[in-house]
Amino acid sequence: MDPSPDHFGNQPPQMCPYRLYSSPPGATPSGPAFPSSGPPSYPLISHLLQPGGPRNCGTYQYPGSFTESGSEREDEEDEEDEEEGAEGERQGRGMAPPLSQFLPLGKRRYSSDVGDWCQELLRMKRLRAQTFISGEGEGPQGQGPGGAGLQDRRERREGRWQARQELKEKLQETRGKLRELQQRVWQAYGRRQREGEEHRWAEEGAARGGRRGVEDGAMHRDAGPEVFLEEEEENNRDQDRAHSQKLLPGRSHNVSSSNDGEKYSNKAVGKEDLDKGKVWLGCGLVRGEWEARVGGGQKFVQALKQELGSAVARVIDRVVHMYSQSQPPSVAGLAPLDGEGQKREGVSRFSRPATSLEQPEVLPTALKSLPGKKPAPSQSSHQNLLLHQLHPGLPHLPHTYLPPLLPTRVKEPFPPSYPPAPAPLSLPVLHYTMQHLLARSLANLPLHRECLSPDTFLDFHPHTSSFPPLRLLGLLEPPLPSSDRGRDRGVRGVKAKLMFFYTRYPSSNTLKTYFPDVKFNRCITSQLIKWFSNFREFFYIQMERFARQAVREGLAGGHGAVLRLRRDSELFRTLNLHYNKSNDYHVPERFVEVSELALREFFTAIQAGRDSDPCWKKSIYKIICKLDSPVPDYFRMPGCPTDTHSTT
DNA sequence: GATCGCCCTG
DNA sequence: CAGGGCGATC
Repeated sequence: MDPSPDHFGNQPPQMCPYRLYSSPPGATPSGPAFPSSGPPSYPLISHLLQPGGPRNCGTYQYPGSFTESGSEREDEEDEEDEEEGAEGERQGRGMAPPLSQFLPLGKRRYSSDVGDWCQELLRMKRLRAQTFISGEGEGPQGQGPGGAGLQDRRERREGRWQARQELKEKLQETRGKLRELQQRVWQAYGRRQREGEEHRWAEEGAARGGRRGVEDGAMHRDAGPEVFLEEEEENNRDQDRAHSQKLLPGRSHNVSSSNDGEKYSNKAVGKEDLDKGKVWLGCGLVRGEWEARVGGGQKFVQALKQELGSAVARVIDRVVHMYSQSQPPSVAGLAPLDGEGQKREGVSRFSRPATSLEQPEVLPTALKSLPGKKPAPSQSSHQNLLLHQLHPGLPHLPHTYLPPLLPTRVKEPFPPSYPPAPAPLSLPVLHYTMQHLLARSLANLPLHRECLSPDTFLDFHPHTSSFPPLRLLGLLEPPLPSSDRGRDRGVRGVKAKLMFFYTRYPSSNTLKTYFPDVKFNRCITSQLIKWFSNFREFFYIQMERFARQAVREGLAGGHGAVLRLRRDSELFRTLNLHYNKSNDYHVPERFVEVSELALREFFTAIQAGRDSDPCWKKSIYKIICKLDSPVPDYFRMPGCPTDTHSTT
């Protein structure tokens, strides 16, 4: 892997950067990698979301079958078998990519709710097309041989009329369904959003008074993107309206201009609208479009495609852009604390709720925002101090209460002499934001509450925080059949391994905090603890192994030489492969440093012959045990930051 | 006694 | 990665 810029690439001369078992140049790590020159610029993301972008977006798979019975297909794979010959037609029409294209990797199985919705739309479209074809396409065959053309024409006309009636009925039925679903959505989320927000702030106020740490962090978990999105939506609304109008030139024929604003803004559609029987379609589409004659369906799909693609892409671009801008232009000449101050400022923008800004309360340190239990202020400082006392050669670690939120170069204690290359945007952040944005986009679509039924292993209790629940995407997926529990466990295993980057010795309470959707019982708890025990085991085994190798090869023998662990070293690759198999997580610098420390401890112990003592590792364990750092808040979100495609 | 962590084994 | 044994700690 080694996607990141090498943080030890610019060592001060007194450092001896041993490249422990470095990979040969050009060796490519497994998994995807960022170009070392910098992160992918955000257009790379948006183009994936643009309608014509990725290859797969060009083909559209009808989410539903087109039999008159209206039977619905849930299985996407079956869809490929059917509809033969329709491929060219789809492409010719420039059909929208399936919504699943917009989901993060591993979230491709979008909900039956969304599927139902699309199915309805497309079924109606298909019906219209069929009606049209049956009317226009019979042509000469329809002419009876006996010259009974008049009679035939009349029959055909009646047939068409019947088809139209049928179509109308279905349309009405669909419209009713749609309205009902919208009402459900409104009832389920619309109200709760406000209540939830109020509740959250109330709780937070209480938490500020009496509690700190874990609970406090939990309150904050959604605040950042939430704050951003509210602003973003406000800012974008006007643009979006204009954009929608451009995209839908025919709209003005169908809607009264006085209602435009209301209709184009999903947020502006209130319950009153629903109650009045107005049909509210997300993506700015309105009743007139829906009822358009042949071609209206295409317009609809086109509009849906373009609106979804461009809106999501725009928002994501902005997110990425904001993150890239939030990085201080230079850290040169700044003491670690200053640098941290900047970082804190940048981070707080995303991690603190809006109320933090309103409260004049001056945060004495970053510690008020510390999410975890471990990083009690003094303790966190103590950890760094300890690290330094043990190994003065190690850079001074700033508090990493939200370590990957900003590129690790901010934490780089030795500012590079050249303008540092931008570090990769932390994938979890992107993942989080993507999920959040997409969840919000999908919130515009009708949902079945029934779909949110909890699995026996997943204990669903709606977030009090934001609208919609961040776990929405996960829940949109049908509950895992029992045969998939293993996969589910694998996903949790991935998340647990990523947590290991931050905490090697999590308490059971910590685990409970970071696996909120797990029903903990003794068995589950001990299993999770066992996992971390295994993780540690692997960690220490590798440390010992490489330390012994270093001793054998006489590395780090010189005076003042410091054994360093580089990100392109074999040891790092081994660790990364184990804990971050899919390589889509930026290994936090802190973990590298702790690993380095462990390596040195093993190295010096072995070198000094202390390994003859059967208990020689215990002192090392004690040291490492004290170096746990807080796990970022986004680990509290079910399904995040794991990718379901990366299973163990 | 319960819990946890390490070690060993498969 | 899981199971079991064993010791340490509370």
